[in-house]
Amino acid sequence: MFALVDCNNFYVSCERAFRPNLNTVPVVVLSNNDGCLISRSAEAKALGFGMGDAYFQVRPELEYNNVRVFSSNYALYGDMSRRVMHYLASVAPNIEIYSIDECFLDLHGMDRYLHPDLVKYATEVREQILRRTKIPTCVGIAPTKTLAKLANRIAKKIPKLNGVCYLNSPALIQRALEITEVGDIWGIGQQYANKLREQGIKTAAQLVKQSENWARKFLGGVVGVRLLRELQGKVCHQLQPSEDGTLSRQSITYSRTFGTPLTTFPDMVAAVSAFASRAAEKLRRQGSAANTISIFISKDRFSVEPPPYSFSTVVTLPVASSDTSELLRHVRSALKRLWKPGCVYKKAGVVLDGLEIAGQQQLDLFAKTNNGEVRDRLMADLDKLNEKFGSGAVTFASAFVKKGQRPAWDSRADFKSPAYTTSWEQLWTI
DNA sequence: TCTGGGGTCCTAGGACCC
DNA sequence: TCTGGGGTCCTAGGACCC
Repeated sequence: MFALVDCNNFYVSCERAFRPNLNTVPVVVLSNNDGCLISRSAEAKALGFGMGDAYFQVRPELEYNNVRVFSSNYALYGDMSRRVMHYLASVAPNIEIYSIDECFLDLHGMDRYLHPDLVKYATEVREQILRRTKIPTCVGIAPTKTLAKLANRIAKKIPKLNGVCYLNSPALIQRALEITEVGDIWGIGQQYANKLREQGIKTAAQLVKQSENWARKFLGGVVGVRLLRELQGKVCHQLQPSEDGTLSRQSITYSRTFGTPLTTFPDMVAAVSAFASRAAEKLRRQGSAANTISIFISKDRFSVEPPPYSFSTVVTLPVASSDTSELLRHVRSALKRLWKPGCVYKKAGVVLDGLEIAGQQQLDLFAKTNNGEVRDRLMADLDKLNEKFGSGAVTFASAFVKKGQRPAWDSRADFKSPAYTTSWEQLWTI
């Protein structure tokens, strides 16, 4: 058995955790750069505001309905997420942190020994999370991850279930499949949903009756076959335990839309250098080194100009590295290749790929000097200083921004809540 | 007229997820 | 004026090798 614990409207719930007066009013949280709506309270959903709506388009209606608006505050959400996950790690033998607000629990054998009544167990878990973090959740329990996802949706939808849906019999699973539309199945997106509906397949119950060859043909090969089997209750996706409560990534991206579009080369170098520095910090935090660094810069993707809007280049490093100065060298030369004078750029980013465990790289026999240790110490000190005095306290010259000044490329964030839980200066006071 | 075949590695792109 | 960001997995096809 798997359980999926999913936080309800997570970002909104994080904002509400510190402002109980928001509990009964409509609330939304915006994406980076205050671009679109990415989290909505039940009241905001009821008013018709959709996931991904452009803020500037729905702003009049938001104001008219007195909806409370927040810029996203990832320091807060990340910290709240850690608290939830930390608690979950204490109530199940293995957990998989699937995203910032979702976690799979391994309940294998649990119903036979520790918790014969899994609904009771899940209810207690929900109550504890709410009590400890003020975050409401729903729990879906089923024989496979895909069915646990489906159960979770049902727990959210049907109020009388009190936030817990346990699919513990073939009859219940069948019923669940019947009331689930294909587009709501985990792994069926817009493209496949349209294709399925064209073939007259509207519900999960209809989908589950198809053959594996059919799934192979119409749902992306082996991916589709697995999806079908999981719906039939056959486990294809094992739990991938998250050791020590953190996620180790195979690639690391840092990209941003600029608050103000950039038109000069030095501004672009400063922006992308800052992004690369942040990406390198993330890289070192998870103890990895990168084999390739990609740099991209983008024009306005909504303009009437024909594509392409985005231009990128990939640099393969001679030896995997996590050294900011090494990465920054490549940033400058890559940007020289990509930059076209006279263009207006709205976004840029850096992707670190081909990650491996730092310190395991093959020695570069042809390196002129072996100053790797000195470099490692420098990076460790840099990270410590930035942790102590705030991100960006110590930077490389190319990414330098004068204290107190907002860089030209900074994202917009006009409605940001304080870092209640991660900054002494911004502690919530009563 | 026929003009190997099978393997590996890499990359770009498509589909999905939250 | 304004329309996010960060991931995963899989497949097809090209380059290269023997």
